[in-house]
Amino acid sequence: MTDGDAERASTPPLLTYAVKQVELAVRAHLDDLLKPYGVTAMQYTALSVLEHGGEASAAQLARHSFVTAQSMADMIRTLTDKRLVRRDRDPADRKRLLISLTPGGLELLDVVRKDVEELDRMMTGALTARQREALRKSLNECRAALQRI
Amino acid sequence: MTDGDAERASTPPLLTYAVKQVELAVRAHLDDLLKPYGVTAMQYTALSVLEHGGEASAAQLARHSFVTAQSMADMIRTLTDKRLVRRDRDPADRKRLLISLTPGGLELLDVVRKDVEELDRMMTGALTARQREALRKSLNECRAALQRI
DNA sequence: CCAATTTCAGGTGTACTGAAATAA
DNA sequence: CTTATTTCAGTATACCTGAAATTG
Repeated sequence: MTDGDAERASTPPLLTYAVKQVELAVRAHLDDLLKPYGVTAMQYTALSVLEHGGEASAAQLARHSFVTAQSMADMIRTLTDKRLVRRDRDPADRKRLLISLTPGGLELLDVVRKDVEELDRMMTGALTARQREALRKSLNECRAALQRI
Repeated sequence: MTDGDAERASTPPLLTYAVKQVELAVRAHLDDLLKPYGVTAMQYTALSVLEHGGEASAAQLARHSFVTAQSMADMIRTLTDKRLVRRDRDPADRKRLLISLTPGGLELLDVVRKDVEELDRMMTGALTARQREALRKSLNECRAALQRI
């Protein structure tokens, strides 16, 4: 740890850059936190999406996460092997497989919830409640704007 | 695109989650934008870190990006093969290899700068200048807080 | 001898393209 | 016939652990 780390900040750093920097840090802490449970940050994110959005096809999840259907299928396969989600044929459209959380998936989310919330508090510790709300709102705006492109 | 995508928003989504969602969207757009130049969003991020922070050892870069030295070495290898960065022995500490941008790396950053700035503008189009500044400041606070843990 | 940096070996996870099968 | 969804095959990249070599 003999760093000098001279930030020379020439051009004003972009917000896309700032978002990436925070996400790098979040991912690392989240991976550490989740390691005992055998899931990665990305897998946890996929489970969280299912928790917030309810059951969905792999193709829907792929669009929601801005990845190809094949990439999402890989992840669903992993989560299915871990018995954290299950896939059921959609009776209304029999080519679709609806993904949903298993009791095991719900339980994992419940167990790690406290730790993830703690990480959230640590990350935003220097912000006021008002600033946190503004941050959440702005991030949601950014997300929506990128979805529209 | 026959989505319903019913957001049932049960628990208040965490800020770590919101950051991840924005980053997923940014990465996808950035990958599209960078594809013609043969670099991924992660590789572009590494180049941006070098642009902002100047030359550094792989170990320093690894700490800065919250990954292991081995992971960073992989990325540096890729960027070196593409002639976007080069490694020079540190005369003051001959076990260290200082990484720096090559003219090619600088040129790539120059060429894509306009497109990345355009993506930034699209992302934050719904925000006022004041909100953009608050967002940048809050994200930097979050980043610093996570670095301290 | 100890600490920091780099490198080597081996493994898993993430994501892509292209192509094919199935169903609406 | 066209489109959406899923699956199969192959590939590149990103990230990890563990161990060894070099230098300070």
